[in-house]
Amino acid sequence: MFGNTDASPPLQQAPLSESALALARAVLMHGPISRGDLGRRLQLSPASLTRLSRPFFDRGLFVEVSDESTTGVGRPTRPLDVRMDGRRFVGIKLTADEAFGVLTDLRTTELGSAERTLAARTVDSVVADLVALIGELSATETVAAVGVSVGGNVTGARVVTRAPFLGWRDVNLADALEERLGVPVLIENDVASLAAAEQWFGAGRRAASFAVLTIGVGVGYGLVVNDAVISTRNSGLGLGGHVPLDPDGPVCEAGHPGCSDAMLTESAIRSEAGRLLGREVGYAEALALAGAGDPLALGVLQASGRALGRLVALITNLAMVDTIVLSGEGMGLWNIVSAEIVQAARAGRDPEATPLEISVDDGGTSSWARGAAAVAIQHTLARLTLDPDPRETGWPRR
Amino acid sequence: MFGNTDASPPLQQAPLSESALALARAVLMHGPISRGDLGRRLQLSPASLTRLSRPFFDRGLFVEVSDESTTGVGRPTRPLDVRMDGRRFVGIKLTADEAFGVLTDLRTTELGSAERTLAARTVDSVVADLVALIGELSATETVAAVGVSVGGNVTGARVVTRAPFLGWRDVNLADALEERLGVPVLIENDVASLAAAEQWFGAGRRAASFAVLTIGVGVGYGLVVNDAVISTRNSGLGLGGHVPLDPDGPVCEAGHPGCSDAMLTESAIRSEAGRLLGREVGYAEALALAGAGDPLALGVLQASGRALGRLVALITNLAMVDTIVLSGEGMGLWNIVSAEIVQAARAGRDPEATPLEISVDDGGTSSWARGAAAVAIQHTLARLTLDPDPRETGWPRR
DNA sequence: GGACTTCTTTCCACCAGAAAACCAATTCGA
DNA sequence: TCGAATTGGTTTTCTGGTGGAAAGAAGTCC
Repeated sequence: MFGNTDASPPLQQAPLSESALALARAVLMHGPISRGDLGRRLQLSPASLTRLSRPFFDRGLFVEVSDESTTGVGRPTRPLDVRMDGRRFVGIKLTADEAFGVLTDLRTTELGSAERTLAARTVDSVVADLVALIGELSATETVAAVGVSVGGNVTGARVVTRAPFLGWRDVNLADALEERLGVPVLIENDVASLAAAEQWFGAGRRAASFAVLTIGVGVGYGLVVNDAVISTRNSGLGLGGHVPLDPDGPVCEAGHPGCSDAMLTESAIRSEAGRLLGREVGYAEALALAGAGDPLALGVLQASGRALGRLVALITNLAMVDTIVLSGEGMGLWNIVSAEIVQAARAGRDPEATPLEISVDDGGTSSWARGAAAVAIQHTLARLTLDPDPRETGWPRR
Repeated sequence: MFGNTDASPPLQQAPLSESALALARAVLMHGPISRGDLGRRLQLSPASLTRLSRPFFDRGLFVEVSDESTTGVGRPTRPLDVRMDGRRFVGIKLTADEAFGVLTDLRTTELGSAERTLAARTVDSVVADLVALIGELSATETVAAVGVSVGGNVTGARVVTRAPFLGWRDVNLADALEERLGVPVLIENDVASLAAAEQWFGAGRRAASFAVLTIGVGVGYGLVVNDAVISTRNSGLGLGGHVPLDPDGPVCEAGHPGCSDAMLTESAIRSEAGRLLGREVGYAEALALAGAGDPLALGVLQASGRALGRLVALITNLAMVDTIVLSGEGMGLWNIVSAEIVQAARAGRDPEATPLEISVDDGGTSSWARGAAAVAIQHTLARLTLDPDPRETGWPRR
């Protein structure tokens, strides 16, 4: 009749209404929260809130917590919260050499972790490694969903269309893993995953728009605008890389002098510090030397910090955000040269601009894996059904 | 009771429902369009479409046009369109020295234009000039609303909080003009206005996310993401300015070597061409010389074009858009060095990225003023009421 | 203990949207 | 030339989500 001329499947499950989904999301994101606050936040009447939240209570997904803090007059609030027991997720960060996984609850709290060196980079081998890793993490728990984040291009949360680190093209990793695991699997770009995690459970909770910048092996960049993670077909291409930052800086392998890759990545800092010190230096060692006051190492990191600050200014100007989350394994930099970073970032912004909010997530590899778990959680929530049948678990049926 | 604890005004008029507004917007943006297409675009059933569009027909706001083009089998479509007669808008671009205004219809088609040199920059004097300009433009027509765009910071579409070109701070220009004109007046930042116009009536109609970059007296930057014009408190600060683009370029007045202001603005090109040619050169003259093959002038413009291309690449990477609209009085550059611009933009993007779509709006000052008109149109539409009273005009009452 | 305040639920009317049946206007084919 | 097929649009009827009013609940304050 209308728009259904192309044979559409017969609508498997009654999904959550839009408001019900927003309610679940708000309770999950904003911890114990009273119905009044929820109403203001979601623009819903108290009547609607009662109606919408009842099915969640019936299914045991929400609990009321007693609120000790409010001391004012009037009836005390009974804040809502999600029940954190029983539902577990696995998030995995897949890199060129290893897979790092965490077991989390509904809010990406890390309950356990494990890692595994990849035996090879073929799809079959990686799938086997991932299955083993997930088995190890979920030995004692039942896992509701698994998220895997990769540096590269992903479409439909299922297919790795391009992953240069692994040399993959158009690999349907989700199908391969689901077949072996019997649990929903979501694949997502690593920075997009991290952005999703920051948006729901991290620094992004307070800001509708923010950017995520990671440094480590490469420079990663993600963007959230108006509460939506921006996910384009270019997301996996390393858009934060090769941004010119320092005309006098070293040259990256692509020939750009002083670009973000040449100034910020671990290998760039290692090679620059090694060049000045006249010997091979590890990244952690370079940081330690600088922290101990070695002038050469410190100079390298300070130049790096200034470049990072300039990049932060560029991003906040051009993406029109005033909050930025810095993360990644290379963010140990922050502890040593935060002053240079902040100063360069300020210098690159208009003095009349709103104050810049820099949030540093020093979780390193763990943050990446938690990002993957966040993707799994978000997907699970979106697929949630609330049939009145009391025998059901309230979680998606497969 | 709910969210209304802060005394809110008693809700003056029943506004359009969200779907009705979306319908009006879609018909306005996408010209004559059949109900079927509208249903697909707005995700509405044909039944809803019939119900929603009836009041618009009753009020004479929509017309059905006979469609000659469709030749297929079945009943021919009767596309909907807005009636273009009778409703007129004025858009004004206010600069440091003059006000340029256009009279437009509902789709910002330019029906007339006028300009006026500002007698002085005091608020009273500028208001008087604007009133005279609007009077000149609307001599034979009744104007539904007036939009004014200024380079600077504007809040609430009414108050100019900061306009360095005019030396203004916290000037309620909307109130001042409405008092004199008796017609709704909207004030908006110039780039935001231009972005709004491109979104509804220009290159942005096809893209949900795009950037707007203008060069002229300064470098202007605006962003539309997911169909929303991004408007932060920093929008009026010239976020596209002072972006480092060429380490060997000339130095701007703020001391940045080769920044966007030093490479792209009219004064920058004039001074650089003047320096090389050894005499004063106007902007148009510099362009003409380059167009005629003068190697020195051409060199200046080519450097400028390469810088512009680099800026385009930076913007599309960091704002995650693949469409960009180039506009402003200085875009005559495009006709001479488009090759350099495109090449530099391509070089700054990942070779695997989606193809970049550059749209050049060479309307110059006229585009600015039409942007202001677009703001007035959008506001008028948002305030539209459709009371069943047949005596009403269907346009907002004041 | 009662007045007051605030949070939450119950009840009810309302409205937007959809399904299905129906009407309308054209092309195609015999 | 006239019906069948096809596509576009409308009317009717139904349903589910929504918010307002008022009642109920659970505290504090005097």
